[in-house]
Amino acid sequence: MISQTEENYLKALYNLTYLKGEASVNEISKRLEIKMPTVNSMMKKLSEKGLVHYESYKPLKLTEEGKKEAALIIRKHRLTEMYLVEKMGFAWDEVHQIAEQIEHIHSPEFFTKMDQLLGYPTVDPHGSPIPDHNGVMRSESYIFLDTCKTGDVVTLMAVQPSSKELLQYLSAKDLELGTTLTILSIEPFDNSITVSYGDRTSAVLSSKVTATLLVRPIS
Amino acid sequence: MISQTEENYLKALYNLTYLKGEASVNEISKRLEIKMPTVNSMMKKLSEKGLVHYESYKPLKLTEEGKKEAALIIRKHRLTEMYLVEKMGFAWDEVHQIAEQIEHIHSPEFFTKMDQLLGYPTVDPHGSPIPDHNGVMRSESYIFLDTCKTGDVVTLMAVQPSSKELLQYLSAKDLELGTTLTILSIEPFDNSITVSYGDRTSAVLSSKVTATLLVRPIS
DNA sequence: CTAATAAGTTAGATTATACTAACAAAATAT
DNA sequence: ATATTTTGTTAGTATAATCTAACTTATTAG
Repeated sequence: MISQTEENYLKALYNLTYLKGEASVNEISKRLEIKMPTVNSMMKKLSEKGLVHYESYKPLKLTEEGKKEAALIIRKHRLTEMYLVEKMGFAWDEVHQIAEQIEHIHSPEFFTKMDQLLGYPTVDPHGSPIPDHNGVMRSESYIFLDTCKTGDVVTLMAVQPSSKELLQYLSAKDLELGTTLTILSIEPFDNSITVSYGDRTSAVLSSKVTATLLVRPIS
Repeated sequence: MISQTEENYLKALYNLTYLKGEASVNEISKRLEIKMPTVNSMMKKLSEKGLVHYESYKPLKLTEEGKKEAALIIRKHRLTEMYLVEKMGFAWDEVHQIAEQIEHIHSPEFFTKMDQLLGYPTVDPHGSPIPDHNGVMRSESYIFLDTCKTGDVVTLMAVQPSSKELLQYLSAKDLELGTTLTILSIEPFDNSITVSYGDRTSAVLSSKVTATLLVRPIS
């Protein structure tokens, strides 16, 4: 049995690791607003339960089982958000807090019914994919930046595969997850892409970089 | 702040006291399947919070505030049951477990929305009244047995006012809350009522008794 | 009315989840 | 390359909610 508290840690770890495959005690601590020693001991506990790979001083990863459990919680969260908006008439900015609570309800039938009433959606209206009932996240809703066309407007969602060097490179360019990019041009010779975002009116990204950036088209 | 656990104790106490105004540690212990010492210390805690009247070795009662809090939880439970049946297509026997969980969601907007979508119901399809948003239970859905007609079929819901003697009398006749009674005849002379229920094909209840029994008509 | 039974209480232990203080390791900056 | 800062860990404490064992009070049955 996984407690509500444990579920929150799994979800946090899932979301934090989605981009780079691993996360730190410190990151979880900040996200959940829980002190590091508490996070630390919870990670050991989840490790005993086979949900997290934990080794002293090393980055945290979810096990396959942990990933599945986390994805199923996120599935419940996103289905709930969809339901609240589509069937109950809530605005998108009102539903998160409610979904944070309903995601912990234990009732497969309840969420199956929601899914059915919603017509088996695969993405929520923000474009975030809804994992299926086996916890498998369709990643098709995110595409690699090197498959986009001139004029596309996209949001940076994930980096895959990830490396410290790449993350430092992106960080130096002020490219963060969630950044919206406009594709200004694509150089046919080497497939480098010129984009604008934030304060940058023009930045060139090599194909080596664009092949690792997962983005979600806007609109 | 009232914890989910505390809410469950309040609800149990509310339901147990609904008929006779008070309940015992033992009754709560049985209903919640929690040992008596645990119930005892929780009652002290709820007493400190002003929700329960607790005195050693005396019966338990809810304070006005405790009654209101409990009624609001029951409101959330019954609205949820209604919603699950009316709007999501669940059968009545499937909704209790789900409602037991959703009743603890903290979100006035969520339940207000449900209420609105259901058209502000005042009783659930079992005939149980739904307390209003101030925790006031309309008790009109229960009537005294002495106001019924020959041929009525009713369920015994509460006893008001209650006394030890009356409860012993009812107990001796195997008359419990929830018992379904069929009214066979009414004697005009003294208003005594002959009923059948369970294994008893015929039992006579005096008007003194029938004037204290609150019942819910079936159908 | 007393003896037996049931109900209520107290004391102390246990588990889950959080914390602070203190120390250790790793990363960073000069 | 070392000093400083950040991150991670350990140890010990706190609170909520549960339990068992032992004792007390109240109720019930002869």
